[in-house]
Amino acid sequence: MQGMRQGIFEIVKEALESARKDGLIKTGEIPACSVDTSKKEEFGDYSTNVAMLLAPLEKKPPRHIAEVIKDRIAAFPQVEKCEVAGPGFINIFLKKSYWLSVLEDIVRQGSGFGRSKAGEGKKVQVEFVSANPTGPLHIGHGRGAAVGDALANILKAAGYDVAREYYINDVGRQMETLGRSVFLRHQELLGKKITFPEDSYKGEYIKEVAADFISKNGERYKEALEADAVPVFSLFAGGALLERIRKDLKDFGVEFERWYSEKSLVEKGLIEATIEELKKRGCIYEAEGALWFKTTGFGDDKDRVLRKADGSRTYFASDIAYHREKIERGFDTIVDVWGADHHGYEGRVRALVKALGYDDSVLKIIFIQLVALLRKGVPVPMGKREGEFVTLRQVMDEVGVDACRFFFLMRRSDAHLDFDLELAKSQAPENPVYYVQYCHARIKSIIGFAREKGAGVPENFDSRLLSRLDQKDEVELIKHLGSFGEVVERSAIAMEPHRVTFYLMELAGLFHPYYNKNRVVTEDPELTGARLLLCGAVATVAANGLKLLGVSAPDKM
RNA sequence: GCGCCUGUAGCUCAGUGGAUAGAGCAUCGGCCUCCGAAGCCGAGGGUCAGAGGUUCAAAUCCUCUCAGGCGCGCCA
Repeated sequence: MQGMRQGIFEIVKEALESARKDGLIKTGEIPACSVDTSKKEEFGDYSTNVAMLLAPLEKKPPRHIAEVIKDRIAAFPQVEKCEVAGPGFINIFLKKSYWLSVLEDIVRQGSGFGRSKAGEGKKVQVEFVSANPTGPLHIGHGRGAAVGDALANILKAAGYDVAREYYINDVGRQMETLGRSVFLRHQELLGKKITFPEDSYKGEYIKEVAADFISKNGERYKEALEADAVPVFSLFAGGALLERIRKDLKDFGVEFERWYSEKSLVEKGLIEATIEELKKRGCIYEAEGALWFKTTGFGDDKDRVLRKADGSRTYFASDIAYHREKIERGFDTIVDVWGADHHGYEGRVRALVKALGYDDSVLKIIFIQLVALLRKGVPVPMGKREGEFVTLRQVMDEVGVDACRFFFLMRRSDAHLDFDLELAKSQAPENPVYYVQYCHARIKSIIGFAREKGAGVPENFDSRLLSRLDQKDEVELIKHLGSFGEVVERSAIAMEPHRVTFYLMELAGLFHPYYNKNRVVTEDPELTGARLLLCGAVATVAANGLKLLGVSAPDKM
């Protein structure tokens, strides 16, 4: 079934059309009106503001127009009644049978419920994490991973053709620094006295990689010249750390379609090719010994250097080649998930897209605000330079993947996130992860209990059975279940995964009170069947939603 | 100084231009002989940072001010 709200929108549209045919409305174009689920019961199931928007065009009072449309809406078979209220809202009340068909839909579609074709198969690439292989992933990368992965899931569910990609910065000075750091540590481990330069990586993991190197290569490089050794150690360390990153992400539940190496860009000559193209377009000039990209011609604050006076390329030079390559691979939209500290970078990348002659709306950048890690409300110190950062591995080992991902998805991406370790791993009521999972487990348990009593979830949907679900809270639950697909769609379009998280917390927030008030398994087989059907649908939607977030839906906890 | 983000209940945060602004936590008071108490019920708590403006209608859009965060390299 198409989204319910969409269905209502069609009804409103047809009602307007018919009013127009009868000469009661002159405006041909229907204004961009809203059709919303009503906030209050007395306002019906759905409300539209179309009459208020039409009023100035028709030069008639909104309530007058509403009256004209009202009866035409009420004439539709799904509609119970229709009222005009307040300044000119049209409140639509639907027949109960309409909601029951939603329930049937959920049971029939099962794990497919919530999927749609809204994205029309458009190709979207989501590039996220893309941390340099110079150290383990930290907590901030974790948030980016959770958001990027959930976003990809949601886009896919909404009918987009999605590819996840990780861009590996595997060349450049930082890789040299990494190589040198490991080389020096390895010499130290072999008994040489070493002084470490200021800019070297000092984390414990450097020693681990150095030890690993020794176990594989012995002492061959103990006396090697730094210039000879660094490339060898860079390659080794980069590979080892990338493996570690892959493993961390896999254990975190994230898998990429493609890992794109910056080195491969260099080897394929794509950087030079991109510069050539920009040259042809007149966007490149030389000054003070450096090669510049005139990004200011496309809205950037200042022009950017691509090749420094010393002949080496900037990071941005790789980036223009990579983004050009991504667009040319034929994606309708490319999404970059970046740490919020990179927002200064947006202007120059947009400039590139425009300079290449594309509409920069193909590029969507999602900024991930950094995570403040707390323990019982006290900040945990972070900072990669000091080598005392908290890794994603530590956090997911301590609090578990489910809680970790859920917490990362509880906030808008660009909002600050306080991540309290003690709260995340506590099984206390104040931990919201369990609220949703518990809802699922509880239902599974109820269904198990019912089965022991000889009652199963009914297979057929005869209307008599379903008509037993006539309480307010039951209709309310069904209504909420029915909006799941819409939430997924909107979450996809807005690229805001947290909407799904909130939806699930709301769903659990409707189910728990319902469960507490109503007994599911009773002596009345028909009522039992109907309620089991409802509960089953709640469990299905909860599971489908959690799946989008990459959080498990356990049968038992 | 310039740019981006943020400012909503004691705290952490939701809130596609719509009707009386919501939730969780915290606080206080209740609920397990009965399908999972990781749950439920109830109570209190608000100048939506402030000032203008647009609109029939603004937490939401525009301008300015204030406060916090981040960014402004031939670093990555």
